[in-house]
Amino acid sequence: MNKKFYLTSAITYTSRKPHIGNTYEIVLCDAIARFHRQMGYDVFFLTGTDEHGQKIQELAAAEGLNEQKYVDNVAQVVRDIWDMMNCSYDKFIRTTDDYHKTAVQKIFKKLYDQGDIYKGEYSGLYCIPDESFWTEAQLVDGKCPDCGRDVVEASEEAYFFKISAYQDRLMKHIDENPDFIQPQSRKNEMINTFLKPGLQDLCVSRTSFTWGVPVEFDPGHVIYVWLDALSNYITALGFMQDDDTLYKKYWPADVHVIGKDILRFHTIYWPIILMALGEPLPKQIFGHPWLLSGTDKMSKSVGNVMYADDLVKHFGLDAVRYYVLREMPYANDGTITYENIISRYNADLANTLGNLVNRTVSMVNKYFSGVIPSGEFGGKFDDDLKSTRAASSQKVAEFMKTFHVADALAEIWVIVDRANKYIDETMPWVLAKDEANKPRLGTVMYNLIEAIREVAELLQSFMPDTAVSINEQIGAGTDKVTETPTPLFARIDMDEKLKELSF
RNA sequence: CGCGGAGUGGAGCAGUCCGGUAGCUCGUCGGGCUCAUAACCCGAAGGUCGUCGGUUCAAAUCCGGCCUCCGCAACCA
Repeated sequence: MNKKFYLTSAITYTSRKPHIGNTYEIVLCDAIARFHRQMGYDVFFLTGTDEHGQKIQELAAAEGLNEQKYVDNVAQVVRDIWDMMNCSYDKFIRTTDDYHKTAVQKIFKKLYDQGDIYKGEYSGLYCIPDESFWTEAQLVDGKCPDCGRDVVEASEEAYFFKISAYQDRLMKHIDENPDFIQPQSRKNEMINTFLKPGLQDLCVSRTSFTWGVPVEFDPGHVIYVWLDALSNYITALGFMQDDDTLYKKYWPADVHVIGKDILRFHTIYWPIILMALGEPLPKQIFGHPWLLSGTDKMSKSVGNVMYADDLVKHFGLDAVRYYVLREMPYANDGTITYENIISRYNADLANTLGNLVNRTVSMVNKYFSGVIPSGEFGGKFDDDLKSTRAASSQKVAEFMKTFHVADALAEIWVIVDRANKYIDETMPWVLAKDEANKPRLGTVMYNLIEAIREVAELLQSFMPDTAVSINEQIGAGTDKVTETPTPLFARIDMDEKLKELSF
């Protein structure tokens, strides 16, 4: 029985089409999932969509659609993009799925019955014509930010979750499990911003809109979207349902991969919900940084949004996967610009990797009629190439264990670079001039093919299609390389491409 | 005095926890090679590490002030 690995991405809010920053997260998860499968883990990779809330209701109304129709459309768009990105999720959950809604109602009921959720009054500043509550900070000149009219102190019936009662337990857990929140800087932020000042009970129901999971025993109230959304990680596995085999097998999650903006919900509310339910906590929460468009946050109103499908159309699937995985730092925000994409594409993919495969296959064809020579014997350069391969693949595994995906990918290129250097050191074209050198030339080719084979294997998690292409070119599983090597990545002309992209 | 992150050669980043000749990739310049996608290999130039001050034999690294950028700021997903 293999060790299990349960990994989740955040579920995407179905307000609009996800941009490349949102898409980065799912590609990151996919690389982690694929890597663990390759290492022999029994992986379950969950993703999906978060489809309730006031905003959805408003957006649907604006388009004259009913809410379900609206989220059906967007959920399909999300799923199509995930599929296009070649993401190997095992399940795609939607919070409008019946089983999920029923389970969320049961969770709410259980928490209510045991006294963790109680009925109280929510009071705040209320704009009567807009029927909305606002916080002090949201007000513009003391007036409603929407319509500019006066707000009044008002209160309404609402359900509250006694999260304050769990604060000490949560702090203790964070303290005793130093790796619970990653990266470290985010953990400090959560502790200082929310835990140290003290938690207040959370309002977990709404009456101002209807698009949500109803509180079954109190019509008119819908369940707060975050309680609804967070529960997906367990309802997807059958929690509080007839068949909870998956839940028993996979929970607790090994890691929740989320954006840094929603860490609060995942590191404070979610663990407390689980404590209240008496269920184990996830082992780790990794708040990844953001992908910025140049130096700015991607925003529709600024007009700097990039979408995965456009990028794939221009650069190809694996190039886009490579870019986001390679370019994103572990803790700090990353950058995406067309210039950077083209630069990385040409340097890393076309020149260093693609050309290595191409020149090697060409030489095997030229010097050995395509038949890969067998046998290996060591010389100075050979040994160094071999030890580099071993050391690097070891490091790749270590980096991946801590989700340092960019570092892992960079480590693969250490092998690629070493192989390119090996060609210069051994100078096959010189060896080829004298028939007496044939055995040595054969060894050089053999070692190169082996190095490339290893690179292909290591690339599987990050660039699955490219791994297959490389294996085709070097004739993996046979003793003959392809007769007609084709560049894995054709070089891109920076100026021409930028001109094309500006239209 | 709300909390947190960032400011390192032309570009993007690492190094900062545990002070000790400033490193990587791209770009630029020079050289080599010709198997290969004007690719590959070698070498060089280029930075007072935001700023002011402090601690120290020694600071990008520790401490304090300031400037700039960014995110969060509890009922908005």
